[in-house]
Amino acid sequence: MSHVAVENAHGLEQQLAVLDLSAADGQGGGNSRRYIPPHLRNKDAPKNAGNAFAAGRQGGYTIAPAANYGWDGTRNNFVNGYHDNRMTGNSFNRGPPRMERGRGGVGGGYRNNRGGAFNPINPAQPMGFAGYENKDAGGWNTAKDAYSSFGNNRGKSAFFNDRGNASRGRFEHGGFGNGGGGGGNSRWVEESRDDGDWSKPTPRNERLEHELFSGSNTGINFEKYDDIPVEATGQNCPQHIESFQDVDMGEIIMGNIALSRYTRPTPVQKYAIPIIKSKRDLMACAQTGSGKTAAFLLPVLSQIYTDGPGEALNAAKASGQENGKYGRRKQYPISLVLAPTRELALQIYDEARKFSYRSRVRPCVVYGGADIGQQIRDLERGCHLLVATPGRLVDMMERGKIGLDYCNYLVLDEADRMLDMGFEPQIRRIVEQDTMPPKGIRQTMMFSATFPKEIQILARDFLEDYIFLAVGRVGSTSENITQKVVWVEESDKRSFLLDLLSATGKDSLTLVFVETKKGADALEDFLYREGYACTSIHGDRSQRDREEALNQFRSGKCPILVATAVAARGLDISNVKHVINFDLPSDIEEYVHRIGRTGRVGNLGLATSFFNDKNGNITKDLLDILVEAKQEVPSWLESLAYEHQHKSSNRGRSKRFSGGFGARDYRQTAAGVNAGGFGGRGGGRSQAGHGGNRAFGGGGFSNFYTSDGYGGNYSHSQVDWWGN
DNA sequence: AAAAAAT
Repeated sequence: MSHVAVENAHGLEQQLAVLDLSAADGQGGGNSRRYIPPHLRNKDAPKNAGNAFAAGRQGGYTIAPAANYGWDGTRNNFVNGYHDNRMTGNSFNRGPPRMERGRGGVGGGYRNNRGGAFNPINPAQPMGFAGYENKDAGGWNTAKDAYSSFGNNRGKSAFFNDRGNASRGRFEHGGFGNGGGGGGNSRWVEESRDDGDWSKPTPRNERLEHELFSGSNTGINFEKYDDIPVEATGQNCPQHIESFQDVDMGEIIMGNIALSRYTRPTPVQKYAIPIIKSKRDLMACAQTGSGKTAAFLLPVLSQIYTDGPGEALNAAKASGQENGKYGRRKQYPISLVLAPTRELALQIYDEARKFSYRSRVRPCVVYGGADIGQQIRDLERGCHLLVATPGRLVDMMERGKIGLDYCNYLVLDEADRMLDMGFEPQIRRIVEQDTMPPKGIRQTMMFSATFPKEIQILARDFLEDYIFLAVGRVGSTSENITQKVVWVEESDKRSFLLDLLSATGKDSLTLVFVETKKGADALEDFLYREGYACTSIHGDRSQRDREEALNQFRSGKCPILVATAVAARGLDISNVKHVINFDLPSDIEEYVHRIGRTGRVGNLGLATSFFNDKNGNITKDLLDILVEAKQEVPSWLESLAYEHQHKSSNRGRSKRFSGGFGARDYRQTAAGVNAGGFGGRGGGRSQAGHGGNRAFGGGGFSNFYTSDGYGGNYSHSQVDWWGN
């Protein structure tokens, strides 16, 4: 045991050397290392990747000074599609979220700050505001005309200027997390907003503009991005773009792209935008953090701006006639985005608000755990783009609040996750058993990190003549995350954690994963008593508290977040410097998702995992991951994996070696699906004839979308965290 | 036996 402790101390030094704790800007990145996709690593890894990454790990990360991140416009280093991490106003009217959990007042000001006053100007943002002084230079040149001609003619400027006002945020939007800052639109402009030219920008609103776009962006290594392989297959696949200017998305979108300071499309955007713009269905294998959200929001919104509300407007008018004004009853969104978790839905909604700024499109979000009455009232103010979790949407449909009759754009985000969570019946209910236009009429886009058989079937059922897009991983197990595994006994975990935390800079965000909800509460309490500004997120906390916790974490007010699996996937929190697996998961997929919370979009990150006897089940898979990502492998882990493999029977061996193929094995391709008799387009016209099988059939991507989609052949261990 | 999600 004492021997182990010494090793740990040494490991800690290494970790701290790796993590540049003195970085004051809180932004990772700044390196120029090339991302080498797994299938290329063996070939030129020594030359391009191995040395560079090894050197990086030993020598510590180089974090560029803030000036290099382009706030001054000198560098084009901004992430496209990256989530806006502003501190939203959600905390308003919520009260101190955790006081009821019986905590003492120890630990100083952090607790008192929780649930603090709403501030529409986002004071928590570390960045300056300089970029906005000159914002009309950023693509809105023509919009000025629109402002004077449209806004003033209608005499609505007072109302527009009122959008995003703090009191409105409170009374109309508080409570279900739409950012609290006005939701972009107010009921007073509702009757006019649907009329007129949807392709022309509505007047500016500086307050709202500030609220939407002042969130900190994050540095990105475009060199790394450029190496991310993308492969598009399908009939008549549109040419990909290299710049946002290559495709005409209209002045509203271009203006918002400029305000978001997106300079170059990410790989998934380069391909998805022209595909969606040319009205094709899409099945994209890509992970969050790849700029996926913007990849579908930009073209979909652009299309809505071009086409206008169409039938949906008349339907909304008709449905509201009894009230003497339209838009009051049933809403007919033009676009629907389904997401698996509430937080993810919110995140997408926040992006949608940005890209619908100065447009007539009103985005809404509905999800469980929040007051449905408030959500209904928000819907009634108009809803053209709806982001939803499936359960709550079905509820809304059954209450007659939402009609999908005119939903021309359907997006399923994180489709694999939604199926994992058992949402398939609700999804089919929404898509197939209601009034949504059939495939071929509507445009459907599916996104999924993996492409198992269930997703293939869903794609067959929901998509028409689709393009298949395979996007290589951005982060996950790749070399931009330094993975450390340290042996820590259960009884030593807390003190070891304190050691790690005490050496971590106050500005660095640290995400600590535990396996149980109880464990999350206990650990948060412990850290709190130790004086750390921390919060927690798990499924037993109220939705309000979950969002609050996430905001506290994002904003840096509570730079330590203790989380269960709820936070493992999809959540896009920039600047997470360190992910700590206080408890390792039993499932390697879960591990990959967790560590993927750091090292986002080309940034560098650190993941530390506490390993002990209880984690035998994950030994082999973990070892494989470390090796694949060219990480340092502790010798004890190696021998443990060896022992484990030679233990009795199947213990610790993955299903794939024990006959567990079946549903999870999807080396079967999009082409294979069609060729295998699922062909949505009839008979032999499979995508295989167009190279569809290249994505999987032994080509460069075979490694990306195997049974788990994380670039390896690992799969579930049979023994879980509880030793069953 | 965990977690997530409509109530």
